[in-house]
Amino acid sequence: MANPKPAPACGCPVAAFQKMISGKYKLRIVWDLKDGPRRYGEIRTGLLRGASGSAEIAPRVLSRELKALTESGLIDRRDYGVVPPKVEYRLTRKGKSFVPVIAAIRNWGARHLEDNVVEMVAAE
Amino acid sequence: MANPKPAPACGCPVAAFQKMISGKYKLRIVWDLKDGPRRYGEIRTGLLRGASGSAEIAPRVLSRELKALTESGLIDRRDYGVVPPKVEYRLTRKGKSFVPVIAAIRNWGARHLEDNVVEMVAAE
DNA sequence: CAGCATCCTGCGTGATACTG
DNA sequence: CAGTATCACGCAGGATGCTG
Repeated sequence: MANPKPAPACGCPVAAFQKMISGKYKLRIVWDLKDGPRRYGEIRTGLLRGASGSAEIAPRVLSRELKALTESGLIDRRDYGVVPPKVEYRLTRKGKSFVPVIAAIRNWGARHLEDNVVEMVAAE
Repeated sequence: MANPKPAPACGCPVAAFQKMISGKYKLRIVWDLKDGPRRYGEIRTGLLRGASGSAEIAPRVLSRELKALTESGLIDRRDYGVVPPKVEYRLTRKGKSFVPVIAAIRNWGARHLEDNVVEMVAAE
């Protein structure tokens, strides 16, 4: 079954989009960052808040997603190089341009597939 | 968007959204269906077109995604109960309301996810 | 504090064969 | 034609422990 994959991505923007946001937290990270820069721990805490109960987020996972988002050009990593470590993540211009898309998703989702968060629509 | 309380106890529409469209073809299926009802084979063929020239789509996968979309209430399955079999899938009202969201995604993707599809924006 | 290294598991996906 | 049945595999994602 040695089948090489010469064509990684198709001409479909949707596929690229799906690949870009693949991962449990990517969309929420970008969304959380829309209000300004945040530190690693803040993002982590923010993700936990409202997540399914008390499940912790594996650092490995969060780290990977942040790295992927950085490589996608949606967010920017800023290391202050101090001790104790301080690292901030913020949206790039590209990332900011993506926020309205997430807003559209949230808006639609709040209307059509949420059973208890209708209030969120007005929230912003 | 001065949101003093951005803590919407995550019914998180985004998570639900991601779950709903999880799968390689779901978004594209809905998008393909926006022009009207299509048969199983047509959807399959349509997905192959532009699908990175990779192998065929496993019927099991497509079947599964169609079923999931149906259960999500985005599409509707219509079995004509004839021989040979004829089954059509079409967007529900909910599904139609979702099309603009995909359009937003495609639009953004075409602009920021440099592929070779800038033309597609105007095309569709 | 902000990660990285390692092991492990479930499921999404692919490939192939078969049926009503 | 429109699927279902089976087998196999890669990888996202969780859990722990360690480090600079």
